[in-house]
Amino acid sequence: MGTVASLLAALDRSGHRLTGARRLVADLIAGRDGLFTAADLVADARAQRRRIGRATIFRSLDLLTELGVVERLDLPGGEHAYVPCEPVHHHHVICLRCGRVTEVEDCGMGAVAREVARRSGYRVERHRLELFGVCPDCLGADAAARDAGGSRRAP
Amino acid sequence: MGTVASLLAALDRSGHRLTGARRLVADLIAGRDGLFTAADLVADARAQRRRIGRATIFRSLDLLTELGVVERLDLPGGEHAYVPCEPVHHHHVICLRCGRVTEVEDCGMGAVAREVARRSGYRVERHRLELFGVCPDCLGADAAARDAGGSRRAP
DNA sequence: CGTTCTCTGAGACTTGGTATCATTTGGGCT
DNA sequence: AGCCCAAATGATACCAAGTCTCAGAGAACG
Repeated sequence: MGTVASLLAALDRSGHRLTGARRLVADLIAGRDGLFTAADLVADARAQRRRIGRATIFRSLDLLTELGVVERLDLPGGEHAYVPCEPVHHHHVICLRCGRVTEVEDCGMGAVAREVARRSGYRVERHRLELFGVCPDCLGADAAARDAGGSRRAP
Repeated sequence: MGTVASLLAALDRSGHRLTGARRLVADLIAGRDGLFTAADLVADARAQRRRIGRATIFRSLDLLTELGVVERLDLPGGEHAYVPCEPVHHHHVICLRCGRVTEVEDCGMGAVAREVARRSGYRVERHRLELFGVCPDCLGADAAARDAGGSRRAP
């Protein structure tokens, strides 16, 4: 799936203008793999000698977030990151080693939310679930390093 | 339960010094109800003519967070807030109207985390769940306003 | 091709938090 | 009671992320 295309399609569909700046942002996002920060995009643009205002990058990210094709998430350290994703309700598992992000669907969260509503008396309207751990690749690398008696990488 | 006492007890227990500044921070936190930001504490301290450095407030909050008696959470808008709480694993339901925060225990999240681990292949080490909605009081106020034919409040 | 209205870019500003470092102080020790 | 020193503080400077402003540019649409 061409991520650039899907990002631009979302913009088009929603009646927003397909401007040069937005194409560039979509391009930068597509050129990334997994998590990225707004600052990453700024740096990428600079590295590629493509001129774009910092404010515009933030604006575009806001917009894409609103459209649901990018999601903003809060890392445990308190930093913010963005990740491109499908515009349906889901959650993220984030690898604490390599920053890779995997989407997972509901997995029973609906039931949890209902249970919380029942116990607390709140009307629960939305929730945010983020899971952190170690992805299969990094787990594999760990195992390999252990087998080889190699030095362990800092997280 | 005296919140000041429990905050100070946590500090004492963990072998940290019971300094004037920390007592003050505990006091300010206890004087709040529910959510607060670091800036709130700074403002409160100023309002009470109690001198304390901004950096110290951040340091104290960090420390209390580490001890688990205060938790830092990310509001939907991206702002950070703190909330005093029990040092056991639990989650928060946050009222989008009045900012009230209620703690709820697990409610089946453990099972969800396991299911996510199974499906994704990640080793899930931690998770963050925040629920947002409307608390019973605000729901009641809504109902009352509706009965009286009052104007509806924006969400 | 011209009009219009959205969008952009540059830079100033705000907010939330951290780093530095000289000064103070809690509290264990005697 | 008083000494001592690591831990803690506060003032200030700094940094990063994000927002605001406003003049000018450029999509889209007729």
